[in-house]
Amino acid sequence: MPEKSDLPQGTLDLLILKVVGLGAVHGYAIAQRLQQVSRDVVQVPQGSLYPALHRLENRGLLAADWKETESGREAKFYRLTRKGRAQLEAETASWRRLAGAVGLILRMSEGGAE
Amino acid sequence: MPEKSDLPQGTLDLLILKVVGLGAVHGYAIAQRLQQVSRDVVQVPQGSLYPALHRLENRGLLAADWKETESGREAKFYRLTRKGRAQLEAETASWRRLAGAVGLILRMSEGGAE
DNA sequence: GTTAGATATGTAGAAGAACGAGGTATAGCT
DNA sequence: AGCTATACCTCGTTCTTCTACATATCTAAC
Repeated sequence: MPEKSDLPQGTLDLLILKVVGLGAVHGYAIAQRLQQVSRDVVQVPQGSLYPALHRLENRGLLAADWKETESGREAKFYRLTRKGRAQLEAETASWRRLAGAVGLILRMSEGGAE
Repeated sequence: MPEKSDLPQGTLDLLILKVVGLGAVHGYAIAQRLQQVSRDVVQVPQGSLYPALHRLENRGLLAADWKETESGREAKFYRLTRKGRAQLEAETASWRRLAGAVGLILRMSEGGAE
């Protein structure tokens, strides 16, 4: 049973942008996809998901249209705006830079500073 | 000029625990060390640093004594408690799990779901 | 001698994110 | 009729982080 890992602040936005960047999807599917791909490491509660989507939409990074799902239900499909795609690239680079730095620090040993 | 990367929530605690785990240090030196090792990617403002240290001390993860610096000034030297060392290990594992998952997601491509 | 910068610590207030708990509604299965 | 999965949403709490401010000492330049 994998323990749930709370996402650090800001990371959720990046992951959402990434998934939406692969093709229009609705919110519920985004959460499912993140959970699948991460093998249950990333689990997005709805109380985090929907506020994040509205946030990104308000910032002009996502746009949405109501469409029908394959199963016949109405759902709000999100897609990246041009601004959103730029933001995705910036945040991806930023994440890699940061993750690299944290990795460096975690690999530090007593003699590592000099 | 490397752009400042705000640390995601929770990460600062991990990095502080890591540095303190290498040997007793005072707060100001922790920030310097993080900046050096990360090549300026991680920059810790004092308004984040000291509250974090007090938080960790209150949670029983760090303990502190006033001592003299090499340069002759009084400073508060922190060290890991047993609880703090356990926490460091747990958070390190948690970070690796999370960073791995985010990496997986960021490497996703259109066909990556099946 | 005094001004500036680095060292070293701290607080206050605001902004923002994440989460749990709650609510609505439809579709399909038994 | 009841249960589960799908699909959307909001409210209030909690926690972290950051900007700005405030203090004090030591060293070096001028």
